[in-house]
Amino acid sequence: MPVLSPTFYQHEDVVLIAKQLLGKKLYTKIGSDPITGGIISETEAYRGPDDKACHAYNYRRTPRNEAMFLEGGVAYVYLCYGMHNLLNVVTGHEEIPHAILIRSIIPTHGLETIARRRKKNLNDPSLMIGPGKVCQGLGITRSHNEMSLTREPLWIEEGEEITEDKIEISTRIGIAYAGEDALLPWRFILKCS
DNA sequence: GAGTAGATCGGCT
DNA sequence: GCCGATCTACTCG
Repeated sequence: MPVLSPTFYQHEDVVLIAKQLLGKKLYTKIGSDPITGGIISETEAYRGPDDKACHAYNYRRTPRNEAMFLEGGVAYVYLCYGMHNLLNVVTGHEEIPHAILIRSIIPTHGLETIARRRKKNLNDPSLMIGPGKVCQGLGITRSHNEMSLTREPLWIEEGEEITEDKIEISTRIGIAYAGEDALLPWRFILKCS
């Protein structure tokens, strides 16, 4: 499958892109390890300036979230709870801090490598369900922050067409502090699989 | 199966 | 100092 072009990420509606990312394929090639990756099956949109759940709410800019202010099509990786790397896809244009959290992946490539990184069995159903697990399984760390998503070691390819009836929509996870914005239906899940 | 504590560190009130 | 876009292991029933 061809790599997703930068124009895909530069659309201004981050919520729409979050939905469209379902079914796309995320891969990593870390060091001498085989390619690891799979199908994106859960995403959450974070809409910078006007979203209280977003690190860049009200254009708040810190060394940590600098990546969100870059042109769409790069990775924003940050440390959460002192121990987990979380991967986001930056969208929109320069200075517009939009990002999409990748919450889960259906693994299709490099299963053995993923299982080894996760210290789990090959057939463990929870191999990459959860944003911290995705990064651990694919070997993504903060060293990948601000990297392009169009080439090694970290990239996203086109996938099968996803129809509306396969998409489940709900509220976002773990952001109760965001008040009313915690109720926004900005979480997208690929059904069944 | 549900509920809880502990790990662990960067960014901010 | 406190708490977070989390995960795991361990308890209790």
